[in-house]
Parts: sequence; structure tokens; C-alpha cells
Amino acid sequence: MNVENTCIQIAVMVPLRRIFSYAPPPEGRLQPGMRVRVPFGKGSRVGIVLGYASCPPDITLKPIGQVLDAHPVLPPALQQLVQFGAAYYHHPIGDAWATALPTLLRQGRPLPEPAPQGYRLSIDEARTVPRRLGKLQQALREQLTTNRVVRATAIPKELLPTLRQAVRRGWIEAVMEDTPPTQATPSPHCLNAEQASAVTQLRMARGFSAWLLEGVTGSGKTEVYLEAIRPHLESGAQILVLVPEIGLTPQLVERCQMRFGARRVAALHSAQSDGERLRIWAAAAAGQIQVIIGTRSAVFLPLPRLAMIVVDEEHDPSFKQQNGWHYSARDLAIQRASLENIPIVLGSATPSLESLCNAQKGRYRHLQLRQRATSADLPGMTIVPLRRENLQGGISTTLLTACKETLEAGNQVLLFLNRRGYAPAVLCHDCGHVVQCPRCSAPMTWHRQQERLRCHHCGHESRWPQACPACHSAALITAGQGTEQLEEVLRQRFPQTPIWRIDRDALHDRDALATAVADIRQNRAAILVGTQMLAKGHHFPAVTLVGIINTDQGLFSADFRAPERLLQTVVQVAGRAGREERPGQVLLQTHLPEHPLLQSLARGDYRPPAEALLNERRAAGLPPFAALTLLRAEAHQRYRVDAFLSAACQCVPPALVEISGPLPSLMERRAGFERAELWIQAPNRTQMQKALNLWLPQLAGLSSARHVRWMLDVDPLLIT
DNA sequence: AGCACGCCGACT
DNA sequence: GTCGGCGTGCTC
Repeated sequence: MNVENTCIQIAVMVPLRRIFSYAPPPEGRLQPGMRVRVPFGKGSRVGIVLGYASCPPDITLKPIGQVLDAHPVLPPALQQLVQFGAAYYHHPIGDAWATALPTLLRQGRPLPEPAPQGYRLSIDEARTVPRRLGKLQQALREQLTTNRVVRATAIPKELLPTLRQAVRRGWIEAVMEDTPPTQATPSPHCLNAEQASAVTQLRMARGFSAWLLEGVTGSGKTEVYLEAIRPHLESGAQILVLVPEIGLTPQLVERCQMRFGARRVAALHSAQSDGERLRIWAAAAAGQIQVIIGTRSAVFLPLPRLAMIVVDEEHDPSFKQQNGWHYSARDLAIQRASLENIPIVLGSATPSLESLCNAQKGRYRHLQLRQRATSADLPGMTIVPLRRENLQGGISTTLLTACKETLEAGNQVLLFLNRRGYAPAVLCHDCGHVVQCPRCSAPMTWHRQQERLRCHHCGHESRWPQACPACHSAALITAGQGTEQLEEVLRQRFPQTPIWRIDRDALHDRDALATAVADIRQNRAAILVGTQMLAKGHHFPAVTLVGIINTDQGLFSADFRAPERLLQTVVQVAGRAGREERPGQVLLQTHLPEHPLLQSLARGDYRPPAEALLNERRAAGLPPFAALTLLRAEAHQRYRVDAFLSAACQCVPPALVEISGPLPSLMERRAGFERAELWIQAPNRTQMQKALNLWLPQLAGLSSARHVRWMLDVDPLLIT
């Protein structure tokens, strides 16, 4: 390639759907994946080298400002993963890279040198060691002679300056690699036949293969992961475990650390500081950590000896990023496993319909754990029809009586209500007007403790209105129940019983949840009231009664995935009851006791209702039986949104996809923006991608596009 | 996304 | 007469 018209292509970290070309530096060939600082507009930006290209001679190129890395910051497989993900989700490549890297690397900070794991006398020791050793040098040498390798942490503080000097002189050398793996602690549990079979199959997996590990709650999925990865760890390989939210699964980290040693296992999550995250990132990239447990962004963590990926609670919607780059960490993890030619395990008690479908098509190998690891039976579920019931704060007499009996027996009650606050609406008793958020098309939620009305969608707050905005009546009342109100009603009913509210308002920081969980385990009779937070991860061994206050939103929602989520949530919450040796029961309150989904659900198994939902999706031509993408636009003026979406409809590549819309979004107004969307459906993902690739350049060129904020959501999960 | 340039209202 | 509103356009 002629140097004269060779340019270097850079993914600049800005949300622009373009690649920028720069003049290559005079010396040294840059490798793809290295970070550079480049002049950009008025200032400078961090960018990633994508490669060399010949470029037309009529553009004057700026030179690259500064090369920031000596080596690519991600290995080739992960560079491909970012490339693939940016293309598949149609997101600007520079911003995709920015998302994939830890904050400090994104900002251009240097990659820290990994700390040595230990020290030993160097091979040249005889030649380089000083003739006469000082006291400290002698002490150091003694320590290194008796033990071949001494861990960095085992060297006393006062010897550290001497150690540094010795390393510089060359008679002691740093050991970067971890000490040879010690035998992991054997499993304290005896695996049942299903678990043992799953472990055997997973251990035999070579090369790329995807496994769906479907195990009823309490069936010991974690034990299967741990035993399946053990041989890899013993041979020095690395394992990546993706979890929906670290805060909710601290016991997984603890169990891994207990089994494999605290030093080999690390967690990576958003509660850590940027510096801490970078240190862990660098240590993992240097091969010093063997098991890394992380949330979404950990899918981009470089792991030189990666042998297997585990995605725990694979059905959880938080694997799909909801802002910026809308990628699914679970789906990219599968792509990564394929690129790195390693097995991947997706685990859940309530697999997503997508994954069930893939298992049925044979794209995933299906492992099932039908027995609970402990002897406790699955709790029985009972539907409580609300039609004639006398409700108190949303609780039926039936449920109250069951609570009373459970508490009297010295057991715990868990009540699930997926609504924070005191009441989800405030309305006028005279004219029926509902107090709306001024910026969203949603009612305001009353938070009684703070005496504030809050919008859960944009954060807008106000006081209790003096009068109805519509008819000026002063007769304003709350409507519906939230966890705060439920807690209040229960305190009146059971004044002697400790009551815990578990939601984002009651527990601000991460530690508060851990403390509450610990306290709950100490207590005997108690009531737990909570949202999602209660449904994920934690076991409450003393809970024998689970009450699900309201299932009906999930049955009415315009979101076609709402029934799937309802089903998964109910089964997950039900799984909190009757662990250990106590049988449990689940009461499901509903106004629609005959609803087939609830009827099927009440029989206790996840699969039959899930299959029914799959059949509905098939009949409706919805995912996973078709590919779906949303083109969403928002602007302050509604006509601009409609103008753009209509124009977008006009230039759809014919015959490849089917378009519905423009449709108003489920929440038409949000944070002061009018929102609408186009639904794009294609028979499969390949067709979808073909169409989007033809369509996107045209969309970007539309003049109406300049007056709206628009984005594509490929494989959307939450229709908000 | 930032940042500048550019053309119309209420202030010293 | 200026300060500043955010509409429009550009970034190798």
C-alpha cells in the first residue's frame, strides 16, 4: 500500500455513525484495538484504531495526536465482538467501544501495570546478588530461599523498599502469573443424579456449544456451575459469570470464593469506583483472576484463558441495556462464546421464551433439573379471587387469615407487590381527575413518608395539590396500593410482628439490603413486604407463605412480554417460600381467577404456561418466531415525531420487512418529550439485518430526522 | 454528543 | 446599542 495515500481509520468516541481517517504516524505500525488521542473538532478525543485503508487524496488528514497503548486494549475476538455488536444493534462504533471499556480507559488513562502476584530469586541470582547483604536484604533472601515463590502480600512492609531495589538490581524477580492452582475445595454437597449428569455433560463440552440449564428454584443450579467449572480452574483457565445485578447475588460471589479461594474470584459491578474497576479489569486481563462475576459490561472483559461463560438468571431483562447502546449482554455472550470457541451455559428456573425456543430447535443443548436439591417440595399455589373479597389495603381476608396462621406458627410471610410508594395515583373524589406528571403521560405516585408526589418515570416531584387541577375541589384521595401502604396496613393488623419493607425507597444503599436480609434470617415470625428486590436472589429460609398482592397488571399490559414477565416473577417469588425443610404455600390474588395463564401457573410448573405463551407468540408472529425492531423517535412537538416516522415509512426497503405505525409509545409523553415508534417485523434476524442495513443510511439522510431524537432498538425487551 | 456560528428579544 | 435564546451544521 502506498504510504502517500494511506490513512488510518479511527473509531472516535462520539455517538456519530461514521469512522474518521487520520494521517498515520511516521513510525511504528499501529495495531487495531490500540487507543489513540486524536484532534477532533475544536478539541481532542480518544479513539480506537480500526485499521489502515487507502484514502482519496483530496482530503487533508490531521495527524494522530498521541498513541495511548503499546498493545491493543482488547484482543482480536473482543474487537470482533464490539464490531459485531455495533453492527447488529446499529449503534455508532465509537460509542460501542466507549461502552465496552472501563471509564478510565475510555477517558484515555493509561492501562495500569498489573501488580506482580509474587516474587522469587531470579535465575541470575548468583551473579547479581550483592556480595554483602544488609540485614533487610538478608531477611528478604531468607524468605525467598525457604519458599520458592513468596506472595506479594506475604512480604512485610518494612522489606518493601529493599524488595524494590532488589528487583531493579535483578537478583529478585517479579512473578506475574498466579501460583500454580491449588486443589479447589471439594463440593460440600452431594450432587443428585440430574445435577451430576449436567455436570458431566458440561465438563465434556469442547469448543463452542450453548447450553440451557433449566432448574426449578432450589434445584442447585449454582452447584452445577461450580462443579462444571472446577476442572477448568484446576488447569488454570478462566471463567466469566454474568449476573443481572451483583447486589442481589452476593452469595454467588461468596460461594465461589469459598470454593476456589478468595484471590482467584472477583466481582465487577457499578458500585465499585472507577479506579477499583480498572484494577480488577487489568488483573483479569493479565490472567490473575480466574473467576470473574460481573454485570452486563463484563461481557467485554478481556480474559486470555477464558474457558467457559455462565449467564445466571438468563431471563432477566436487565441483561438488555436500556440506554445508549441497546445491546443484550446475554446475546453478545453467546456471540463471544462462538468467537472464542468455548461453551456457554444459560441458567434459569424460568428461561426466557427465546431461550426455550432455541432449546426446542436444538440450537441449545437442554439440561433440566426437576428435583429440588433439598427435600422440600415445591410450594403449592392457590388462586385467591378478589371479586367478592373485602379488601384492606389490597389484602384479602383470605390472605390476612393465612398471614395470621403463618405468624402464629412462628414462620415468616413474604408479600410481593411490584409498586413502590404509598399509592400509584391521586384522584379527585368529585370529578375523577387523576393527578398527572406535567412532563409524562403517567400518574404521579404518592410517597407518604416524604409527603411528596413523585413521577417514577422522570423524577418530577411536587407537593400534595391544594385542590383538584380540573374542578378545584379539595376532595383529593389516593387510589390503589403501593408497598408503603401495604406496610402500614400490616402494622395496624399485626402490631407485635416485625415488618420489613424491601424496596428502593426503604433501602437506599447496597449494604442496607444485606443488613436487612441478615436481620430477617435472625428473626422468627416476621412479615416481608417488597418489590422486585425481594424476588431476586435471596433465600429466606423461614418464609412459608408467599402472597402475591396483584397479578393483574401483567395480564392487561399492552406490552406483549408482560405475561412472560408476570409468569417468571411469580415463579421466582414463589421459589422464595418453603426452602429448607418447611413446606410452603403461595397465594395469588387476582380479579381474573379464570385466566388461563393463572390457571396453568397455579399448577406450580413453569413449563406448561411458558409453552402456552410460546404458542401465542407463534400465532401472533411475535418474537421469538419473528425478528422485531423498534424505530423510536421523540421531540417536544408531536408533529415532528410523526413527520419523521412517516418519512421513515416511505423509504422502507420493500418486501423485506413489515412495518406498523407510527404508533404512539406506551408512554406517549415522557420527561417532556412526545414519543412514537415504528414496529419493524421480519421473518428472521438475517432478513431484519438486511433491511436495516439498507434503511439506516436513508433514515440518517432524512431532513425530518434533524428535528427529532431517534434510535433503533433491535430485539426490544421492554416496550416503554 | 459538544461546540460554534447566526439571527431575533429584554436589559445596562 | 449589547447579552443571550436555541435552531443548524460540522467534526478526518
